[in-house]
Amino acid sequence: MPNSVLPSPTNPFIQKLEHYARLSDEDRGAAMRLWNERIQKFRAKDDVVREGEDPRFVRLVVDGWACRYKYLEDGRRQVLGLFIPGDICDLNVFVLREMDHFIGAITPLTVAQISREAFEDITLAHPRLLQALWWDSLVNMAIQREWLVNLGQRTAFERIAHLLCEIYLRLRAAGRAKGLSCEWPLTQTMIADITGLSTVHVSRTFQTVREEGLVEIRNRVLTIRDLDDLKTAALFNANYLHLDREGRHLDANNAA
Amino acid sequence: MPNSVLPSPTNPFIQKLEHYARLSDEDRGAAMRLWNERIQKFRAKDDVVREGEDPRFVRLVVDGWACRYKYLEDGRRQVLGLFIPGDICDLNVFVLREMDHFIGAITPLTVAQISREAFEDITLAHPRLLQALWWDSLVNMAIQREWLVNLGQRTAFERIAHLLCEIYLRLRAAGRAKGLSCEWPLTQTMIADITGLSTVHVSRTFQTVREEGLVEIRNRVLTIRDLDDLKTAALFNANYLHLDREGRHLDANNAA
DNA sequence: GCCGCACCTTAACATATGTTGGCCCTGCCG
DNA sequence: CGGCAGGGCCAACATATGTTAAGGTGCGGC
Repeated sequence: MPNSVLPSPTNPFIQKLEHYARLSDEDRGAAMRLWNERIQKFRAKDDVVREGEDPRFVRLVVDGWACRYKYLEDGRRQVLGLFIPGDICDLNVFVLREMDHFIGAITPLTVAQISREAFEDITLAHPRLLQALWWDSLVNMAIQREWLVNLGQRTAFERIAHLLCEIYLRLRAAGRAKGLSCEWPLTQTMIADITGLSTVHVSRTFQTVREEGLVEIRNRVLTIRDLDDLKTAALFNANYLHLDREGRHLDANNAA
Repeated sequence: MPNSVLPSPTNPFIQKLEHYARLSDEDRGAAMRLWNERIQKFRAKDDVVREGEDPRFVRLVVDGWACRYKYLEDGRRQVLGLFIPGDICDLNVFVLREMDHFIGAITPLTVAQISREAFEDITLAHPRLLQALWWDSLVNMAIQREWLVNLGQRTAFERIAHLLCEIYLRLRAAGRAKGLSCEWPLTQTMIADITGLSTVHVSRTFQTVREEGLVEIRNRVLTIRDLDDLKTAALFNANYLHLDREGRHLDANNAA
């Protein structure tokens, strides 16, 4: 994977949380302690957690992409959510006794595996950090809701445009975009499982997205031509990402 | 609405939570304090909270049905979730500054409006209750995920069968089913907005669900012929409802 | 007692998306 | 070096679902 467009030695976890709350140096230190908890590595396509397992840890994506997914009995698969670096999987999972879905690595993946105790120790001492984590958790729920709108109401074209837009903005919020470009490791099969379309139709539709000059993909790197055009095509409204702590509105257009 | 199949003077909120944790009498008392917080009433189709508003309260559905929903700019509407009596809307909403969707009444609706302070006072003193509320919150997220599978992978027929199945089981868990029957206030327009189908297709498909003898609807009351048949038709797997506190498995078939 | 509206149904037709099967590339592995 | 697997593309065809438009029913309000 070409690293040229993956800039910023800055930490995506902290970078993202700063959108949600003003963190003190202490808060950042606490966040780094979470970040550095027991590290696990996975190969692409390996499962991080499997359906039926007892979820004993909170996990934080340090590097690489992962996803939640679920099968129907007859093999149909639906991807339920994406995790990019800095994303955290379910603050409170340990309350439940059993996973009802899988979490799998999309690319080679590094995660921090945080025990309930460590998580509580760290966050109890840093309410501001905890609040940011809650905010993040609520944003993830909002993203899931937006995906419902995607599947229920948007056309294939809009779904794909919307996905491109969302991923770009999420990566950018984590400091992992460069101008209007970002990494793009998703195969069309993946996109199909995310958008509920067949791979053939994803291929067709993705082509017209490119032909309309909205985006370009080269070497697993996505480049957006004009963010506003893409948003319009996707009927994209960024409010659900809640990237606007305390009324400080991000200017979605000063990307470059 | 005919009350003949709405039995049980028991409290749906507590009844549901008992699936998640063993509550003491004190816990139940605390739950009742939530239940009796400032009561609000709405007419069918009124909005409880609107997009853009600052969410200052946790709300608990005391009676009637409500839903979360969202519009696309051009008017397409997607229902994101249903609330039935005993359901609570987002434990932590107040962390965010702005609603990104609507909550609206489907039927005449009674909700308890709980301030952040009241909520924290009550739950801090009753960790067992709080844990049950967390469980419930995670179940709601799981339901949302299952809806994603619905929209992404299931056919129209399966979607509708799945919805019937889920609603029945949720109502039953709240003590609001009688045998294989439960209230059914949803219009086909609603079902269309839930399932991402057109009303015409809902009409067609719902008919074949009935013609296959899976369910019957009369006077806004749903009756399931054979729950296992319905589950099979829907590719329904109840694990996502997590109604199995401590390994005590509900027998899904002893409904009557 | 009738009007009107919300809800459901039907039919004919339009179209977005799925399916099958084949081909071509590239990178990896033996 | 050759072959194989994963990924993407393409064309022909099949079908699930959407659209439009119309008519029916039942219920609440005047």
